Amino acid sequence: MKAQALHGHLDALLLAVLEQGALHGYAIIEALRARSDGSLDLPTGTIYPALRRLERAGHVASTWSTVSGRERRTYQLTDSGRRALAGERAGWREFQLTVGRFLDPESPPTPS
Amino acid sequence: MKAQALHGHLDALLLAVLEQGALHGYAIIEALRARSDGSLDLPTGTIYPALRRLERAGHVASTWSTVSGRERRTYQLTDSGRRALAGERAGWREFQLTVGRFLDPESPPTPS
DNA sequence: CCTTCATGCGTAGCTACGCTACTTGTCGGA
DNA sequence: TCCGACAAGTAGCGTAGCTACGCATGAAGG
Repeated sequence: MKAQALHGHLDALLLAVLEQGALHGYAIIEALRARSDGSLDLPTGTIYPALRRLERAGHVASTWSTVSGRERRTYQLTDSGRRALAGERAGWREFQLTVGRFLDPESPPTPS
Repeated sequence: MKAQALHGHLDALLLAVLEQGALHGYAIIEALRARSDGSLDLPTGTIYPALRRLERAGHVASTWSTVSGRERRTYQLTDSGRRALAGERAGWREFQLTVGRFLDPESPPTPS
């Protein structure tokens, strides 16, 4: 799908992925791809700046580690991030309902 | 709701509104507000450029008229626009499913 | 040995697009 | 007379995702 349609919802996706456990950037990209059956194949130039943004906002915290000679920056959700995720979920529901009122096929009141 | 979250879906909303009949810009804004119960209160600086964009793309056509001394530019959906709307609807469904897989609460498999 | 690919991080610059703030103009009502 | 609803529009801004890079390590294959 057109990834640019994510606009405004990427942060929520990242928080949702990290909700299930801390991951490093590259693994986050793979997790998004896996959990979306390949629909979301986001480039590093999208993910890394977004993670920095979330860290600046205090929603995630990062720690460096070295795994077999490679540097990894592992991100984990903070309490603030968990609250933000709850808000994003609520926002998503509202967004979904509002846009759906225009784009979803209307359920026929008299099906038979 | 935060209107900037519309990013990428505004065109679809406009096409959906015009699907039910031709309207002029100002009336489109009111239709969006009405059909969304006030959630979508979009400024003219958002709507008018978007309509021009859709017209350049051939998805809508406009005609001027004067109603009680006021100039109106009425937009109507073209065939191309109808096709585009169908595509937007399909895209919306996919987007909804994909993002929902991360943000919607998972239906518990064993409720009891 | 050397090249290639997957892993892993990152930035610079571009572009799309919605928003803010503004202008212009008519009409009706206080 | 002046203000607010109606009606259209633009200029400039900011956000944020994308493209296209660069750098480095380790494993695999010729």
